[in-house]
Amino acid sequence: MLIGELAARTQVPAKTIRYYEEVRLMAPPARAPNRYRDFDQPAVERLKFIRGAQSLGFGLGEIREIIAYRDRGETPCAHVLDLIQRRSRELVERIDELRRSQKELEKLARRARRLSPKDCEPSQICHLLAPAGSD
Amino acid sequence: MLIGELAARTQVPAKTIRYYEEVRLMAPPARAPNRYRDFDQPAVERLKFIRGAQSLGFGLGEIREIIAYRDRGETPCAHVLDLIQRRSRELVERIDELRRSQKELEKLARRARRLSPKDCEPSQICHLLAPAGSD
DNA sequence: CTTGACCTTCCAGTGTGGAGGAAGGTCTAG
DNA sequence: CTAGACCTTCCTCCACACTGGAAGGTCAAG
Repeated sequence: MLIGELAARTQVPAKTIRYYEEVRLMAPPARAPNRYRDFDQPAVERLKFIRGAQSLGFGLGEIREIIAYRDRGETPCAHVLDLIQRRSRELVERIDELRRSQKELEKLARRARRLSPKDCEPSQICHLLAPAGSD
Repeated sequence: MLIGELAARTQVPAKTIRYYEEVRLMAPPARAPNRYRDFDQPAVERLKFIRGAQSLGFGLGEIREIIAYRDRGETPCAHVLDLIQRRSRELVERIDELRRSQKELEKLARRARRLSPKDCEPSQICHLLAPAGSD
């Protein structure tokens, strides 16, 4: 199938598919006599795999690693499990960080609704974002 | 004070301070006769303000907006409150997204520990990351 | 007078994941 | 035969927030 059809089937832009090939995420496909790329069904699966892994937060580099295992004929499972667990732990930390920021923002918003602009002190840029005191 | 001292006081690299000036986050400071930058106390506050706002997830563009209000002599409070609330909502969404990803990863990890590499099907790149079925 | 620690400007590159566009080849329909 | 819808390669650029390095000026100590 041509790149446009693959793009339509997977919802991945043709430009992006060529890019994945360039960065060795997708194997170079067969070429028709007119040099058009001619993709097969596994290409569809691989592309879906890439987007799926991406949506789980894996970067293209990690995805390439996983695929490389498979391409060497090894089962990537142990490696993938490791990646999964690492990313899971990273996510937990990141979520915690964001939750703290979000709480801080809510605190600021409450403070902002209580105070009026008249309380602005010229010495500060904005009291709302001044180093937070107790609230 | 020289840029190095400002850097030491605020823990912001001198290079970054020059960068902030270049992108109009920091006002161009006075210059000594030798053309060295000569910062005053408000520069310290502004720099701390920038880093503080940054740690709350504001981008440099948003921070510049806030500062611009102040520099025009207006109280940025209403605008800032709006930004705070928007970012807070964004964060809630983002956190939810990440939490879903993280749950999905945990599910995959559980599955991985139950299955053995022998279960790998050659037709897939890695069954662990295949489109998830019921678990 | 030299050394070393500062400072200056300017130009270029980092990483991530692509997007945009030019110039040109190919295929199908009418 | 021509239009237009594909496809090809190649090159450049985007946001984001810096960071590195070259080449050179300045200043205080010894």
